[in-house]
Amino acid sequence: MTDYKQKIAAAVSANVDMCSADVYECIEYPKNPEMGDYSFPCFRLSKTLRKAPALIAKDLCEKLGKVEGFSKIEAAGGFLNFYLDDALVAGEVIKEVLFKKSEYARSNIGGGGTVVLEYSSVNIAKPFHIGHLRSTMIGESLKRIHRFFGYNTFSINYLGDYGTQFGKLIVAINRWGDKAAIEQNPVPELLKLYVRFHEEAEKDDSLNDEARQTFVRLENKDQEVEAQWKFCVDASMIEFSRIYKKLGIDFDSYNGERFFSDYMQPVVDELRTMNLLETSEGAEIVNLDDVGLIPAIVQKRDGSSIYFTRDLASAHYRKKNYNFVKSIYVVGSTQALHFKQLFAVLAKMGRQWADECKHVQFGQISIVGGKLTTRGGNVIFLEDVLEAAREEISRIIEEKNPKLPNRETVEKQVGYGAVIFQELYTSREKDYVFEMEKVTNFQGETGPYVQYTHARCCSLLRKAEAQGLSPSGDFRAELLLDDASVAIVKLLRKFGDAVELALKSYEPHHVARYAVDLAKAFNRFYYENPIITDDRELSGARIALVGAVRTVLAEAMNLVCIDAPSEM
RNA sequence: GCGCCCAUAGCUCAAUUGGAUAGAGUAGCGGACUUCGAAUCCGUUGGUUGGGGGUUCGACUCCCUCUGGGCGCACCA
Repeated sequence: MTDYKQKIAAAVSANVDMCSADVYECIEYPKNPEMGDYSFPCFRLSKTLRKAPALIAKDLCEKLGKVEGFSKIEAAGGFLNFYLDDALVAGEVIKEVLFKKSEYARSNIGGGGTVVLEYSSVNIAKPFHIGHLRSTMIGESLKRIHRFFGYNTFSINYLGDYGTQFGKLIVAINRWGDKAAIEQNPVPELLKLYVRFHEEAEKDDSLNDEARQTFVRLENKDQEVEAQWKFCVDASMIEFSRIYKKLGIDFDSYNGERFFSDYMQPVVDELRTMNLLETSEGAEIVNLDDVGLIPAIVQKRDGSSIYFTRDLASAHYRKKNYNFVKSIYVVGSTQALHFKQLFAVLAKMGRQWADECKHVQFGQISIVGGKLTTRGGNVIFLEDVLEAAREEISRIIEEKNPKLPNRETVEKQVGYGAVIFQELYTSREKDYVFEMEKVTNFQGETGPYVQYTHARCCSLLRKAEAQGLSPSGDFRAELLLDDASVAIVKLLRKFGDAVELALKSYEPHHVARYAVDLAKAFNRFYYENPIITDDRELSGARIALVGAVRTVLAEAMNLVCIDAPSEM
């Protein structure tokens, strides 16, 4: 596809004292379409040229005259606005989408470099609740977005499968557990036992000692305890796998903390050799005063390990085994200090790749009753949310399209998609309060809206096909000059930019919003224009446009992890 | 006490990372189905971007300060 920015940069730089690359960087998209498709702000030039920006724009406009590919160039205040030749662009863009299909707008800026993404990271023996959805979906979407740009990806579910709480859990199983009940309903039963442990430990502190000893046995790979640990992991994973399947996600690795506990020692040894370790209040720490952080604990007073050390080990393991160009941690903002410390220690160890590590943080999720507390029982299970949305979709399908083929599949695609989409529709960092009504309301800016639009495109394409008409690059673009068509074409051109913005800011919501914008533009076009008409040429042009919209919508939906059913 | 994050229309959120008249959805009101899917579309009401200073051609965006909320401050993860 023609790079029109390049054309502008070349033309402008020939007339002012700026190199083409600098001009290229300055070019922006006016938000109001009446101001053209590209804009070059002249304010910066006013210092060197000692002229008013508006005057510079005016002079430049005259000097440029006509530039190929643009129908009009206009000076407006200090801006020089460029208007694309709509018919030319429509022909070019639609042909490109139809030809490249799901490859459209992709590029290879990643060059095959590996990006490691850690996300979801659920805790064994604890429920998968609504609070885990953000990490899970942001991580998965970022994975797909990186692939879009030619990165290789490696996704890790860094399971919370280690630590003193497993000592507590195993003690509770031994004392009060009912094996059959646990096998029947693993996570809720284990959670009950965990809660009970804390209640009983209030009265009897010796339970805590017993738990600590049990964890030490686990660290020492005591076979009996290890078997119980494994039982908890396996039972929990059955439940988690079911949920990941509903979300359409799988991971390249489920190596959790337990796995990396075997890799800690060499790192600790190296810290010691490098004289980076200090003893403070009985613990082994890395002092981080020089970077304005509190010390990082590497070894506890009692000599046992801590999660910081395991994270340190896992970072090394990942660099060594996957040789990443980027390592992304999708973890809540409550861990911000932890990751600052982690990256700071890596830097102190002379790891240049420390700045290839990135903490992608997000705000806290709470529910109406306040904070999410698994132990306190103030929790909403993710699966309940997914199913509630699916049931609501089922009700709507019953009402609108009861004869829908593959109905059960579609209910899942749309219901689960609604939950996923609303999570990825807003920026990461704000806290938010989860409400069930939000995910069972499907009007307006929602996943089902985008899916509905896609299904509508598919329906049109089926109807056209029945008349021997299918999207083809052989159409007359000058028939697509009505406002709605032009607006769609402009959006189709910007797809790559939207995804790239998401990549650079680690914000999938840019893609989700793009999908809604495109759907909105299409629905307006649909309302204003009969697509399949007696006029064969006109129909051909419009069907080409519909085909292009369908393709890009489907790809955008894929990037934000929702399915694109062809009927709903 | 120190540090990080957040504050935009009644509500939920955007704003091309410093650009032009701050935009959507939702709620309210008024319209559009004998025609390709009304889970749709069109119109309309709604703003001192928490307050105050500063930086500059230009600030929701950057700096300072105050207010209000969230989180974190070594042996839990």
